Amino acid sequence: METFLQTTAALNDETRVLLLRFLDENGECCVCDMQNALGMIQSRLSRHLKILKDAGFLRVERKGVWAYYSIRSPLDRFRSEAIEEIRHLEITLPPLQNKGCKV
Amino acid sequence: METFLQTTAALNDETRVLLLRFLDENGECCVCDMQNALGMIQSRLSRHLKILKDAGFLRVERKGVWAYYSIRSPLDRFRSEAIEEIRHLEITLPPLQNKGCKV
DNA sequence: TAATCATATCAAGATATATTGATATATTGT
DNA sequence: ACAATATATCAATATATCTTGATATGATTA
Repeated sequence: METFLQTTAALNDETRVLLLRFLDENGECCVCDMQNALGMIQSRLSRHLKILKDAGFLRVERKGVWAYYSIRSPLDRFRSEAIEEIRHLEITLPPLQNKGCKV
Repeated sequence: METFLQTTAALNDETRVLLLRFLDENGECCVCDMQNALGMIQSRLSRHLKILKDAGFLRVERKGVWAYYSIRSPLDRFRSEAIEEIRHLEITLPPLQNKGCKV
């Protein structure tokens, strides 16, 4: 039950749905890439990425200073169905600009 | 987006997960059946049933004074996947006792 | 080692959601 | 019409979640 609620809680936020859609579209991104593209302040992003990671949606790979987030693979059935559902939402994604930071 | 968030919000509550599981197991029930079986006060039940109905999970049929709730059918892919996921959670369901009320 | 940059975490305030008891509505039986 | 029953809604309080700005951590570079 706890795991299920953690999963649905993670999905139940517009910011996080946008993040999932963005990573689904663009693949692996570091936090500052998303800061640039989505115009979010860093603490907010960091918080939501952690929630998505803890809920089993994302994996993180640290390379030096950078934290690269991507959608975990494979995902179990319910989570991948959620991603699929999000893929069909009408969301206008800002373009991923400069891979490489200096926010 | 709104619809998706309404769906995930509906799923993101232990009481409502229990209600979905209960209706999945027992089929159509009236509110007082659930009051009896689940030991919940009426206003609480009514509130959560409304949320589940508005989120597209339940249908209601009124017969006289009674409101019979059941899981909507057919459900779209994401919602039925959610029901399926809930079906596999370890939830101990109290037995449905007397069909017919007088709480 | 000091400065800088990327990321994470914390604290405070704002907003949303859940619970309960009280009240409202609507149907049935007398 | 009245009383009783089933359900829905409201108001108040409690709890959780989100946002922001500030601070902490930890890696890289000068």
